[in-house]
Amino acid sequence: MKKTILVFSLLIFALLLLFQLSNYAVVSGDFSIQFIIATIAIVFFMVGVFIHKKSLKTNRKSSTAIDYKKIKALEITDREYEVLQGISEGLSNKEIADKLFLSESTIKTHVSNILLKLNAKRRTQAIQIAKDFQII
Amino acid sequence: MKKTILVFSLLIFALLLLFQLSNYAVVSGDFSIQFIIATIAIVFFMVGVFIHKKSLKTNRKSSTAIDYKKIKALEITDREYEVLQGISEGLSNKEIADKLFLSESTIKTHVSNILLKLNAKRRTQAIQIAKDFQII
DNA sequence: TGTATTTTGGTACTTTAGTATGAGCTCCTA
DNA sequence: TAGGAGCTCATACTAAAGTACCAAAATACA
Repeated sequence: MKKTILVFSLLIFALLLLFQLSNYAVVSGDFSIQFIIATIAIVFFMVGVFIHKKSLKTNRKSSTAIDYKKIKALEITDREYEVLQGISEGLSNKEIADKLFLSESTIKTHVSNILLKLNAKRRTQAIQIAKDFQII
Repeated sequence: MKKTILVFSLLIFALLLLFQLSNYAVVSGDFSIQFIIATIAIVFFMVGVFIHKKSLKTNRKSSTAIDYKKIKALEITDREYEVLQGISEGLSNKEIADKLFLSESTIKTHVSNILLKLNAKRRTQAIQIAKDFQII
């Protein structure tokens, strides 16, 4: 946010500078009016592109970031979340169990709880719901 | 592509128009030079934003667009692809069968073939691989 | 220190997923 | 017109996935 303010301050400053420059230029006749207009057009076109680029970057970050608040809101525990990640990686219960050094029974318990909390019937549906919620 | 050419043509035309307008304005003294500069700055700033938005849309499409060539390369048929979409939506074989007005047996056959072609052990893994390949 | 939550794991069971194999059908093409 | 590709469906089977219920540790927390 601070950067945005800085950028806009600089923009206004640049505009004011242009005013002065244009006054001088027109009076003295050093530059043609067309040249000034073209310069302004190009510069502000580039500024527009730049600003938009920046704003999109911020948005894109928030669109792919994991919504940890949502995870809490769904009452998904740390262990359950680890299991959910395993599911989304396409692992079987046995593979998740080996990865986390747990028994398959434990994973099954966790999976059942995850399905309840995500209101899913299957693990594949859980993947979809979790992606919609942006928690994976 | 045709649209891009059109937009740029219009831009050049607008610029030429501005040249004429500015000449007239300065000579006649109807508008202050500052007003003209400010107008140009704002207009071209917006044009910059707009153009960048458009270009990003095209890029974003290609980044999230479905890689149909890849589907062909993997020799995934039309029907199989429909089933794959069902899988990625978190549907069961029975649900996919009902959706496509087919028997569950048929879906199982398709799923087996999809798993072979994607080199996946499970449907959850198929989802991951298909997303990596950007075919869903 | 007692209580709540989380984590772990088991048994027994039902359901779904996936494999293997065979077969009939349509459409296209060499 | 014979063969290939794709689509459909069935049976029979094995392997996972998922449910229900229970219970013992471990951890957190007031």
